Amino acid sequence: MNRPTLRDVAQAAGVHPATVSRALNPQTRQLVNADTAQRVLRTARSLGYRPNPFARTLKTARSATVGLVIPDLTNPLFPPIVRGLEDVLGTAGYGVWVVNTDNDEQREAAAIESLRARNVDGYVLATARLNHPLIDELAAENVPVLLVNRRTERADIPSVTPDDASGVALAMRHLVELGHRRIVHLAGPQSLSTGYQRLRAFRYALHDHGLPDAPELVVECESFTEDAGAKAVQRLLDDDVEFTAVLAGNDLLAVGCYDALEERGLSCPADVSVVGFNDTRFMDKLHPPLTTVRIPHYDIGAEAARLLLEGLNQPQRHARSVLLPLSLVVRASTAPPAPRTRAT
Amino acid sequence: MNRPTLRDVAQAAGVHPATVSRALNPQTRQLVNADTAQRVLRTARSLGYRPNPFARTLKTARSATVGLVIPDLTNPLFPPIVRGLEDVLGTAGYGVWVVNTDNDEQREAAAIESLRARNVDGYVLATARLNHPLIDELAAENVPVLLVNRRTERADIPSVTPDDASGVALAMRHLVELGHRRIVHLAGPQSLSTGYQRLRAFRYALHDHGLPDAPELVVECESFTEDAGAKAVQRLLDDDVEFTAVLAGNDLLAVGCYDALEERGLSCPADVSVVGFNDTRFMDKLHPPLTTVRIPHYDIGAEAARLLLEGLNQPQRHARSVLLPLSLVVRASTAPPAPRTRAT
DNA sequence: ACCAAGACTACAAACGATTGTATTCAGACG
DNA sequence: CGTCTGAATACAATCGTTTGTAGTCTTGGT
Repeated sequence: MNRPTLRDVAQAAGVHPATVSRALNPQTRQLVNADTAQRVLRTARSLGYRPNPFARTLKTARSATVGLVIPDLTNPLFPPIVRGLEDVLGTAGYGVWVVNTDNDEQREAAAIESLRARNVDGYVLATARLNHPLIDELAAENVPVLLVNRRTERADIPSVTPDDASGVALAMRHLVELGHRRIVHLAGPQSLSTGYQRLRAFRYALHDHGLPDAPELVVECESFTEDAGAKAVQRLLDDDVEFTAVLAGNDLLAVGCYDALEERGLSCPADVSVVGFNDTRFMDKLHPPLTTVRIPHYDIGAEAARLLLEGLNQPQRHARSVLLPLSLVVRASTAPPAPRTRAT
Repeated sequence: MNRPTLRDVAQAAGVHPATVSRALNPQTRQLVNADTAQRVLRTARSLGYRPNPFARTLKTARSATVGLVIPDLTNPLFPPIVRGLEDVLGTAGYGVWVVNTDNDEQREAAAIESLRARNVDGYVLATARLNHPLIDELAAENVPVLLVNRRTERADIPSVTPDDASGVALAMRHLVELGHRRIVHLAGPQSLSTGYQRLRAFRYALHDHGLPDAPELVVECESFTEDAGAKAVQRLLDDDVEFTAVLAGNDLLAVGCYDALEERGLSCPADVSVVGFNDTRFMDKLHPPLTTVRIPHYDIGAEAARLLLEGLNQPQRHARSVLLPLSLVVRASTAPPAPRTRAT
């Protein structure tokens, strides 16, 4: 009546459970007579046999399960990453536990602890903190660890990250070609790896184009939110900083920038060009549609899965990291600067 | 060296493993001497003991795990639902397996099969199909099943759904009070429960307000997408149907409507008022900001978790369903109709 | 001083798979 | 005809818990 077990199949097929186990496992099938194997396969199917993953894991000590740690699933960045990861890990027979940390140290510790309790075979860390003791702690457990969206100093930990630097370069080239010379960067929090990387890339780009690295052209926002973006631009305007273009650390900051501009009666792109980062959904429906750097989130997840699988299958393999190329989506928020700098 | 087991703790504490097991389980702790329990607790902690969930599940046949079936995590509807569910199930000690079906029958079957293989203790079904043999199949397995976002004829299956009917009523009342009499409904696919429910509610509202139920005022879109919404409105305009307001089946259709309106040189809300459904993120950044019906997605997930827990803890309990109230978020896409119907 | 009752704790059998080793058996060979 | 070999299968231990039952030891009542 209950779910059939290996012994049930064995009994029905008239063989020993061990034989059924080997017949059912493609790896060991050649150890059993071909006819017997066929018979076992058939009776297993006819009984509707499904192996009990818990018994198997108990015996083999591998759970066919990996843990994914993200700040917040509700952040539109992550769902595509999660899907990419699940899609490729799923076809490899792995399940994924997703835990949210809300960027809270306590919750993060609890989340990781829950993954440990569940005996995951590997970890994917997509939280934003730049450095973290947990990374070392996990790596010491001799379980594959993979970083997403950020890197660490430790070169032995593989990671998959968007190539923020070249994304910023793309955006800057676009603005410079349009004729902009005074470009503001709305930098994200410098404690977050994306915030940090993009600001650095911004400075490099300035240098590459022979533009001055004026300190007033960089505002560090305390968070990646619309509010922070709006406040930053308001401050810029209040301080009479001259600029004709804004490179926002991400789309949310760009949206905040839109708000501040509108509030001050400035028009985009006539007065100020704006470019975002991420190509979040609906950015093409903004007014004007936002020019932004697109990040292949799904591919990031998928690539992370592939790298993790490598680590799972051949633990001794040399750690490998990948950098994913980005592209610039030019829409209507960028245009040549007005002939004269706007009146202050 | 390896992760400590119950026997290790037992040995270290000088007691039998069974005693450790009972001491560690709050349910059975009173069976063991208080001092012994304390000692066991301490040595367990000092050894860093973590119970092996697989061994436990193998023995108890309960996996402390539930399966959540959704169409696509990438649809902004679902992340908050998932988080709501995970947050409350998580504190109750349950893990959640999330599987995506992409509204594909095959993938759905495979997804459910994978959940079965993992011995989940309960299912939450949030897929859109109106009726489904799987529902009966699962219910027959004597495992709690909970429906989210849709209901079925079977009254014995609990569900948590947004109160679409009253949401539609809210929106309609708003439009009617503004003075609109010819209101179009961009209906979603009638094979989806949300599409179906909202259209029905639309008709009721028409009746309640004494408005004629003119067939040309309802367009069924073949999917909940911007394209479909745009096409529907184009057709309406091509057919010279007169209307001053649009109630879209969801926000995406409303966005499509915006596109079509703009393309034809009509302005919202001056020429046509638009109201959406869901209050998807960034709907407040549209131009104009969209008036829409807000659905408490996170609460839906949380409530679903609570109901499922009830089913898990007391299987004989009578099935209970809940309907969550919605609210109307009035923004700038709705206004009184122009004095005269727009020229055709 | 003996016995019953209780309070603890130990024993041992599961749960359902995997896997190293032992067994069986048929055929080959000297 | 006995021995050996190798293929195929059976046996049995094991993974780490949980839990019914049996055992031990106090304690108190008579």
